[in-house]
Amino acid sequence: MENRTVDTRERILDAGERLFMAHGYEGTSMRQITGEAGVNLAAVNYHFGSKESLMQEVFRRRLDWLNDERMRVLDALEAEAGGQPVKPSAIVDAFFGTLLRMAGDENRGGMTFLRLLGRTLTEPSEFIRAFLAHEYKAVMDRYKEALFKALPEVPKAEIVWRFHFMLGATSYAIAGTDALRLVTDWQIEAEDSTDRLDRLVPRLMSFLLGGLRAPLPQFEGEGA
Amino acid sequence: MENRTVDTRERILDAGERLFMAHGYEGTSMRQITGEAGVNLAAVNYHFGSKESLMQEVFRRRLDWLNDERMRVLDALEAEAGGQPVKPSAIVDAFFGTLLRMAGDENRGGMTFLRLLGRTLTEPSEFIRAFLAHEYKAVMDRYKEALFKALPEVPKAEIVWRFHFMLGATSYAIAGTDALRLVTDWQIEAEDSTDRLDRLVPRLMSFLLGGLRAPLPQFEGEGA
DNA sequence: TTATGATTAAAACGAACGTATGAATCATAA
DNA sequence: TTATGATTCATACGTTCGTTTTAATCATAA
Repeated sequence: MENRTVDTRERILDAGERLFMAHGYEGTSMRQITGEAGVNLAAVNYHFGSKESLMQEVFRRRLDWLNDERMRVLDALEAEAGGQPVKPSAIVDAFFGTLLRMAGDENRGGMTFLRLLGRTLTEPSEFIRAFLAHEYKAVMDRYKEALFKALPEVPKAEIVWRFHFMLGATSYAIAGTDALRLVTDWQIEAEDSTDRLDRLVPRLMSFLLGGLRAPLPQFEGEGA
Repeated sequence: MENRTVDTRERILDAGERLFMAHGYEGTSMRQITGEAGVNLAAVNYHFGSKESLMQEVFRRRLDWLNDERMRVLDALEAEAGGQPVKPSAIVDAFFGTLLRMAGDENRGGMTFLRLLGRTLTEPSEFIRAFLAHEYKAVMDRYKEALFKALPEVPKAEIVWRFHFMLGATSYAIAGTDALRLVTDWQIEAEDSTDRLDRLVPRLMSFLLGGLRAPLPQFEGEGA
């Protein structure tokens, strides 16, 4: 009794994850999903209720772990620091590094989920946006607070903006891995997929930290 | 004879631009577009041939100017430098600043087109991706070359990656202007839309330059 | 005024969509 | 073995999709 349903559910989730990543939510049909999963068309509505609920479950399956892990790592960092602020580089690594290292774990969705997440952050159907906002709120607040403490001399508004920019650079770096292959003649290096990921983490981390610690902007009409 | 068709065409393009931005390509129907434009349903196919062609025309109307302007500004910078490399900050401003300043010009699409562009870069239906890659190729190549010359000590692969990251931060900063309003309690500053744009440019520029000039990453197993 | 070509309008097309239904099939426990 | 509840299956429902068609309406030139 268990084997059949678990298999069907997971096959649907896997197919949905891959197809939503490749073609977006609106661009993916139930018939594509059930076809790729090798299950009956009615199985999605039977197991998940609706297409929207399936999409939410695709995310929840991965985000629950990711959010817990991010909390756990930050907890450990703060415990280790014992009241002192945590280094910005450690915070950035806890947030973005944890995400990127997820891509190396095929059991947690690997690159497929990461690219789905990246693209979804800028493709906000109303219900997806609301769902992601709810799922992310607690973690975002914790990390923002940590950055405020780590960079007390930087205005909070500036930190929020730069967190915003870091999210963008990261999501694009992932979601666009194939998109930009067309824009740039990607012949500079011949890296296989896992090698590219191994090198992406330090590359992106350098970039993010450089941006986070950049000199503050001068607004028009303000002095130094 | 001219007035009717030009009006209809532009009304359709304006409605398409706004709706594609708000709901994506697949999420927008011809009936929504013609309804908002106040024209007959058949008008899109009459004037543009198909929904895909309309989407392409929505982009071409804005990108032609943007690409020309980016080329023009870089030409001027290189002429001014007279054979010497152009400063990285000037190149970044020519590429990203030109884009962002477009958002202040309502005649060139303003924030609406900018957000559409930002979101489309990570929402690549096959035909859109191919189209954008074609439209952008020449400009991207010119700017990459300029950055190679401006930063001769940085490996080309690293520059390409960082250009990639900068694109992501920028597109997300624009496309996500409303998306993230739900994630963060955006009460830190009360800025109206134009004020936010005025401050976004220097903010983003500082971040991008900080990232572009960050220390090079250390890969595992490599020395300093 | 009338002829002509461009544009708009109303209506319909077949295809694909998400979802619902009821019967068939399965695994399990009495 | 049989009864039961869970799951799968084939099929159809009503809608909406992008597109096409044909006729009406418009602006212009002869």
